[in-house]
This record gives sequence, C-alpha cells and structure tokens, in this order.
Amino acid sequence: MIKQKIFSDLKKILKELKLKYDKNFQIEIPHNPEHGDFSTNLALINAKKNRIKPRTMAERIKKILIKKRDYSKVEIAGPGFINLTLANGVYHRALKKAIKQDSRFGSSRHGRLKKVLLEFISANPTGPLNVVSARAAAYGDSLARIMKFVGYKVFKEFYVNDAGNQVDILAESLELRYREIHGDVMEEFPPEAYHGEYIKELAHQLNSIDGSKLIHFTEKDRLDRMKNFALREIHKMQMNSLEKFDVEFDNWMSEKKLRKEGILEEALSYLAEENCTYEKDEAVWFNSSEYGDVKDRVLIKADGNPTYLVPDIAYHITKYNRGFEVMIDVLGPDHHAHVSKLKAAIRALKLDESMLEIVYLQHINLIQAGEIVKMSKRAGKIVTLDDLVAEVGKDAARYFFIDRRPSSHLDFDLELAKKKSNENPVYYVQYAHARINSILKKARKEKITLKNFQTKHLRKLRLSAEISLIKKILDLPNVLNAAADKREPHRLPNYVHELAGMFHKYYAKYKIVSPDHYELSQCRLYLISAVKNVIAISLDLMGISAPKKM
RNA sequence: GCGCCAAUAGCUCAGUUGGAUAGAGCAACGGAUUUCUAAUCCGUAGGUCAGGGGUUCGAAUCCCUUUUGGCGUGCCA
Repeated sequence: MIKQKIFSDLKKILKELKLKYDKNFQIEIPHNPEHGDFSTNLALINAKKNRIKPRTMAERIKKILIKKRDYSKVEIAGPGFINLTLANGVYHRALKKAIKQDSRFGSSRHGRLKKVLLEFISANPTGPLNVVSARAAAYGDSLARIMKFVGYKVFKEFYVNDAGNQVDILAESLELRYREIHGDVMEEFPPEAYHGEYIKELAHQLNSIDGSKLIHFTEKDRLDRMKNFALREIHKMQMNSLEKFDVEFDNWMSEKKLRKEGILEEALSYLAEENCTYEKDEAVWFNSSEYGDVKDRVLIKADGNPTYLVPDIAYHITKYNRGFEVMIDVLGPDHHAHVSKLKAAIRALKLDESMLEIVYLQHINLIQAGEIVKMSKRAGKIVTLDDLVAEVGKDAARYFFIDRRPSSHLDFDLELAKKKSNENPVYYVQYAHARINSILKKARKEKITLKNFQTKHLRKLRLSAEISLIKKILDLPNVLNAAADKREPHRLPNYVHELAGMFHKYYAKYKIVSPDHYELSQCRLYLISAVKNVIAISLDLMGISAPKKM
C-alpha cells in the first residue's frame, strides 16, 4: 500500500526532473532502522542512463521529496541509496484503513482470479495417511487458503491411484488376512504385501458383514469384493484423517474412473499421432528421450498392461482440458524421475509446459528423544497423520509443517511440538492472541472502549515501538502476496511469529489500559486490536485456531 | 556414472529475489512477577554463510568448480 504510494511519488518526480529510468528499481525496508522506513536503489540503478553520478541523481530527487508533507526525513547514504522516513500520519491513516477492512485485511485481487489447480497429497489408497502426506496436507491446504485470500481461484484435487498393481496387492493382502480369520494361517506373511494392522481390522470388518461366504466366491469375484471394500474403507479413513486436520478437497479424482472413460487410450493415441511411440520387445515405448528425458520409457508392458505413466499422462491432459491456467503438483522428493517423464510427454503433446509447476516437498524426520524415528512402510511401522494429531494436536502439527521452506528437509521434534511452554513457537503466537483478548476484556471492565474513538487522536501513537508495530501490521498484504506467488506459505508463520514477538515486547514495556490516560488507552487498544486481527487472519490461513484464552 | 534437492550460530531454521553492520527460536549463563495472562520480557554469549574461483559499485543470494548429505536413475506406483 505505502510502497505503491512511494513508487508513484518517485516516478512523478523522475518525470518532473526529466530523468530517464528503468521501472524495476526497488523500494525496500532496510534491516537497519537508522536507514529509514524505506530505502530505494533508484539512483544506483539509473544514474548511468542519465550520465550522472548516483549521489548527484539522488540529491536532485531528495530536493523535491523533502518538500512533501508525508516524508519527514530524506537522506542520501552509501553509494547513492535514498533513505526515506515517513511522517507518522501516513502510518496512522494506513492503520485506520487496515482496521476498516477487519477480517478481510490482506485480501485482494492480486491473483486476478487466475484458475489454479492445486494437486497435493495424492497418496495411494492402500493405507492410512502417513507423516509425509501430513506435510503435503498442511502445505497444500495452507497454500490454497492463502492463494484464495489474495485472489486466485484455487481448485484442490487429490488424485486417487485406485487402479493398477498396488491396488491388486492391497486386495490380496486383505484376502490373506481374511483367510487367517477363517483358520488359514500362514507361516510367513509375504514381504510384498501390506503388513499394517489396519488390514487386519479391515478383514474383521469385512468378515462381520460378509461372514464366510466370500470363500465360496470365484477368485475374481472375491478379489473384486476385497478390492472395492478396501478402497472404499481406506478412502473413508483418509478423508476422516484429513477432516480432523482441517483439510478439504474440491475433488478426489479417481484413476479407475478415468480409465473407464477411456482416456488412457486417448492419451496413447495422442502420443501415437505425434509419432512418439514405437514397439520393441513386445512392449510399446514412448520416445521420451527426444523430449528431454534421459531415456525412452515403456507405456504398455509386454503383458499388455499400461505402466503408471500412461494414466498419469492422461490425468494431466485432463488438467489441461479443464481450463486451468496454472497447475501445481505437490510431490515428494522421490518423484524427480517421474516428472522428467511427464514433462517429456507434455512437450511431445505440444502442451504449454510453463503452466505446470512442480513443488517438491523434502522428506521429514520425526525426532523423538533426540533420535530419528525409523519408519518402514513394508513392516507396517509407520506414524500416521492420525497418530501425529493425537500426539501433538492439529495446531502444532500444522504449524511445524508450514514453518519450513518446502525445499528444506524437516526435522519434526515430537517433544517440542507437544510442549506447552515457551519453547514451542505455536503457543508463542497463539498466546499473543489470547493475551490481547484478555487486555480488551480488562479495558471493558475499566469502561474504556473504542465506540466513541476519534481517529484524530491516533497521533498519540508515536513511540517507535508503536510505529514499528503498525509497519509490521501493514506488511501483511505483501507477505501474503509473496507467499502465494512463490508458493511459499512458510513466509506467513515467520511473519506472524515476528509480529507476536513485537507485541509481547510492547506489552511488557508499556501499559495499554490506563484509565488516567483515556485517549492514549484508546489508541493503544486500537493498535492491539489490529495486531489481534492480523494474528487471527494469519492463523486462520494456516488452519490453526486462535484461542481467546489459554 | 548421470540427474534433482540441500549445506547459514551448539541445535532447528529465516534471510523480502543482488543491497548497507547476516537474523529469530531453542539450548547455555545472568536478571525481571503484589501488574492488562511469566505460555511473557530484559541482558550476556554464540558466525571463515561447507571450501575455492568468477560476474559488479555491492554476493549468504547469480555462474563455474570441489567436498559432504538426502533422493532419484524399474516393463513398481
């Protein structure tokens, strides 16, 4: 908001002075407060164009700028930075606007209603969601919330691999457990089968419905029944887990359904039309190496079944056909190879590759008592999303997952997340919110309210702590825009943690409610209400509760 | 071998896209509570931004290279 104002002020001056300039000069907030509220490299970048020294150029701009009421201080520093300090009134007016917007503060049309398909988690429907999915869930959902808030049109989709090899193995695993119930005990459970306890539970559930009658079915019918039952139950299980995690999808895209619609064949025929396929060793290949892949890939196996690549290409074609402008795939780090194949296909089909963005979430380690918790899917020893939520709570889990850059590995300290103490950053932020609530309560008790507040009194807010807080509040829209555009929701917890810190310090140093200074108290209440509002908005966008009391 | 990702304080991580003296939290040490919530605050200490080279007014950030770690490199998904 303010930055834009400065930007246009500067441009006006440049035109007035008939100076040449490149529009992409920057206005930024310096680390060092002595360098003013804002700083621009305008003269540094554009001096050459005008054949003068940066400092000379800066001086000329300064002369005009300093006459304006909104700028209380203009300084030239270093090689030619222009450091600007704004008058408090600028901040007071901006604060007023922010308060007016209430819970919509920070929202905008920034994304221009761009249609975005955000695919995340897309875990196999062969078991409960694990912690890897949990990171994806927190990341994807928060990103979606933020993007929507700043004006993107986001459609959240979960791709369900409910067809193919893995699902067959699932059915067979269930069958083995079912047979166990009926006395057919194996010496050793096959290593490739799913070992988790949940398969046993499913077998018991199935048995309580169907009893022993499945034994007399033909093998195909029995396995079909097993498969459908398992898929339905596991799907319910996953949806349930996500619901508890406050994650909702607009669509669960079933691979089985896609296959029924014949789009696999369609995809294959498109590739064939582009002369991208050939036969070798009784298999059908895709000449993906012509399109940037390291080698060619098999599309149809010698046994006549498609590889997983085919439905995936087909699925992505549907993404293009459904009219999205941006498609974001959130994937684990073990999908690099997968992406090079997929991108090869997209190139081959002459689809716009730049519309497809891949975000890789790096692995996470769970840390317990200083040790990495070892997990093995095969042995059924995994920590599930449900376990995690039960253990540390939704709020802490989501916070910890979003708090890290997507591309960085994440060590999730279970004990830290559980601690209800100052070591835990989640509570630090929530506590600030709760604390403000209690101050507001106290103010009501003292009969100090904002009902008859006249904003002209805002000039009483002139402590540097107060102006800094206002600046921080006003930064929310920028943080959200950047988080959305960069697909980096971690910027939000970072930001709100800093805001909470500034508030806690302010609180410790200054009395907010003091009946002897009625108007000043009002001003401060006004200010901390805005802080509270920003914290509430931020937490909501992270899917974390904002408690009134702790 | 090749490809992708990473390396910043003892630990976990930020670093506003190339800006000025690299920041938080935790852990360590010392302090603050008859108070609007101490789940808080104040102070001390902690760094060859993995190493080297390059690009320029200016590099943790961009390029090259070396080292270390994770992952990938299936007619598995």
